[in-house]
Amino acid sequence: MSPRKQAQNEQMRAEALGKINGAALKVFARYGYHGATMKQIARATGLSYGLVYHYFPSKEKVFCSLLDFALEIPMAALNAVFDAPGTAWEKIENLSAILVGDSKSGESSLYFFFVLQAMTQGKGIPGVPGLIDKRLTAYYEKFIPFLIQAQKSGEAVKGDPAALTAAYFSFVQGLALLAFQGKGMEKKITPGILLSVLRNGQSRVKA
Amino acid sequence: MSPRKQAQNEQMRAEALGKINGAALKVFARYGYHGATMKQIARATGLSYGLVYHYFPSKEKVFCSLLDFALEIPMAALNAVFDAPGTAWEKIENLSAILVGDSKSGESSLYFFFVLQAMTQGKGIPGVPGLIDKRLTAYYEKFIPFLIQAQKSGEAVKGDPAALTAAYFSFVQGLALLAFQGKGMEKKITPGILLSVLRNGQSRVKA
DNA sequence: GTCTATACACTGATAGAC
DNA sequence: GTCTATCAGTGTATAGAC
Repeated sequence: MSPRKQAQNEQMRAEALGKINGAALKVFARYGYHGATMKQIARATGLSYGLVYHYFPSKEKVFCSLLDFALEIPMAALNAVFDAPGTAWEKIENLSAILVGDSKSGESSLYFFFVLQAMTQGKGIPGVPGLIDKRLTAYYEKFIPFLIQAQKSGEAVKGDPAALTAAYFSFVQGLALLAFQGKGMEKKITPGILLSVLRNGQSRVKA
Repeated sequence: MSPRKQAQNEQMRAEALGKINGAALKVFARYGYHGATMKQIARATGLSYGLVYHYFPSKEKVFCSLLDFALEIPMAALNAVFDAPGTAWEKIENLSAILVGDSKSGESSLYFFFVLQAMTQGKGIPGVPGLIDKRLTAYYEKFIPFLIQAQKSGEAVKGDPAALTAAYFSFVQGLALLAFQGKGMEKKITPGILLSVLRNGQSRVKA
């Protein structure tokens, strides 16, 4: 095999994988794991049915591979925000802006909703609960220390940090659901609404 | 047909319907519409497979009938709370306590989660989106006037009432999802956390 | 009303030609 | 790598005995 051909093959492979993942995202997000069919996914790629199975051994693998990628997105946001300079509360403000924005906009919102599908239906699919648990725990562990810091500075509300964190991320998922309803209501949701769950109402507020 | 027999039949009918709905709730909530099978539901009732089809013409009807009932529960809470005496804000406080409680406790939380399944997967199921839209609109219409009133009294935060209402109910659904994760995190969620979305942080707070 | 057995369609996955 | 054709298994719904 010449290097030329190898490079070509790799590119084709990458293209095909990209198409499949993109199609799977749309179909799984809309119909859920059991509601989606490999036929639908194949049709959405434009490629043939059998070719999908050339790249993925099973429907389950397509789903889990995509889920792994989708769960990475909020983690990337968490890392980006919390590793940047600023106070703990400012970081939480920035995160809220990103999460609310992502839950509304085109592709990110699809990923968010796909994760929601995985969480609601995933208990019957091998590998899915484990993936979700692992990632969710990672979100929490990254988030909580900064929340505690913001509580100490008086900007975040008092209360069990773990409970507040769980509520915060649950809210984000609720907003993803709202966005998927497609009534346009999500456009009016501001980061401030999400932040209100954590904000200390008794403190002085900026003008 | 003697009245005696008729009464007996009606009771049997009611019993069977109750069993089917109860079983369907558990199975649909756990596996979603497409993930659940009529075989599972039949087994969970203890009745035979064919008998389920004696009472319901299709899987879709079982689902929609149950969904209609499930969507009634929050509406009943809304009516109970808002038709009772008290200020608008007190009513919203009471509602929050009920919703948070229901999202945690046994059977109500199953219904909440079943509705979540219907919302995530329902777009492919005839009749489901219509049912959900109708009810959700009813929730909003009942809720918004009281929120506006609470905004005027200064207890609720300023902002688009429709957006705040959408956020509020989205949060409730997020909490239902949290409860279904079964990590026990939901036990630490208080009505106050839900209320914080609507509470005016700039106003004086009770001691 | 209640059950078992079956028809029919569809889906996930594979085989094998090109 | 790409495709079509096919298999085996499963799911909804129905038929018909009791």
